[in-house]
Amino acid sequence: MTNWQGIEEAFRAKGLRVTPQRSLVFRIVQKMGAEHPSAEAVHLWATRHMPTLSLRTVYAILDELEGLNTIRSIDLGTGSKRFCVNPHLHHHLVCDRCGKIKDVFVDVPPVEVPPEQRRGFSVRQQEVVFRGQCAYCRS
Amino acid sequence: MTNWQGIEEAFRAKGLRVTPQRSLVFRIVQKMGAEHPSAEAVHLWATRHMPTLSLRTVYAILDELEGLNTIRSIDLGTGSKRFCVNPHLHHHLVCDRCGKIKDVFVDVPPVEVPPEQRRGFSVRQQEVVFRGQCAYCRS
DNA sequence: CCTCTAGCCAACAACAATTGTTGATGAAAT
DNA sequence: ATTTCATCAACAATTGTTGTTGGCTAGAGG
Repeated sequence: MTNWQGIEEAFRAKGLRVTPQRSLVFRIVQKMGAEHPSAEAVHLWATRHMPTLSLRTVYAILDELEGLNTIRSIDLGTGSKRFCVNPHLHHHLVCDRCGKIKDVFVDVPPVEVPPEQRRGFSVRQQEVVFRGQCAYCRS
Repeated sequence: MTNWQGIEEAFRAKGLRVTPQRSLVFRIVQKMGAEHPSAEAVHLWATRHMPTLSLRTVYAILDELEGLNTIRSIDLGTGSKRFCVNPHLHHHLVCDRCGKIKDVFVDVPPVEVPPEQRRGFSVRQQEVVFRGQCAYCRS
């Protein structure tokens, strides 16, 4: 569900109206997807086109989009929620210095957690966080 | 450095005095290690023995212990810093519902991130977060 | 023993990210 | 046309954490 027509229907299916704000936030998030914007970052860009758009509304719309499984929010310890345009499972590169995040699409062989370590946990998914430094921070 | 004698010396080596507060916080963290307490959780227990111990001081001592490489703080998206008694690399099970965390010591085969996805990042380490539900939350 | 200093305390304030609230305005759907 | 939903501005509140200040206390070094 990465195109606007699909989203329009998804909104309506949930009883949500299709508004300029929703349209704008959706498109901005799609465009910024690769850098995993925070809500603030989305708002910053969005207000260039719609200066009256409130941060509060951006938060609300991002929540809605998450509810529609259009985006996914993650917390990788950078201090704020970050948004992924790809709701499917993938992995992340995190820069220890500047907090930059990049998606990584690699096959990670499923790791079996032995029962004596699982202690009753049921594992649903497994994410890998690769930590290191980005090109910029290394120079 | 998991015993008190070692820590005493480490404190002194950094010019930090050995105080009852430091001793208490250290011992509590060691004891609670398996459940990866937050600062608040440590404080809650610590005040049972030393009711005047301030949360502010707990934060300070935890920072110091992290500086001594005795503990490690991690952020796994549960809303607060959590502390590991094991400063070495390991992995984590996180309960999606209650935020419970368990250490996992398994060998994870190193995953190669192909250069076109690395984009200049240098990968230092790779941690796996296993997400799911704990035994308690499933029942 | 005395002094100096670090550590701790309480009591604040500030912070950042996020969520809740309210009442008014405007636009969509029926 | 009417009802309902969305949004807005302007706030307040929350949570986890850190900074500040001034005063008290205890330990280390002489």
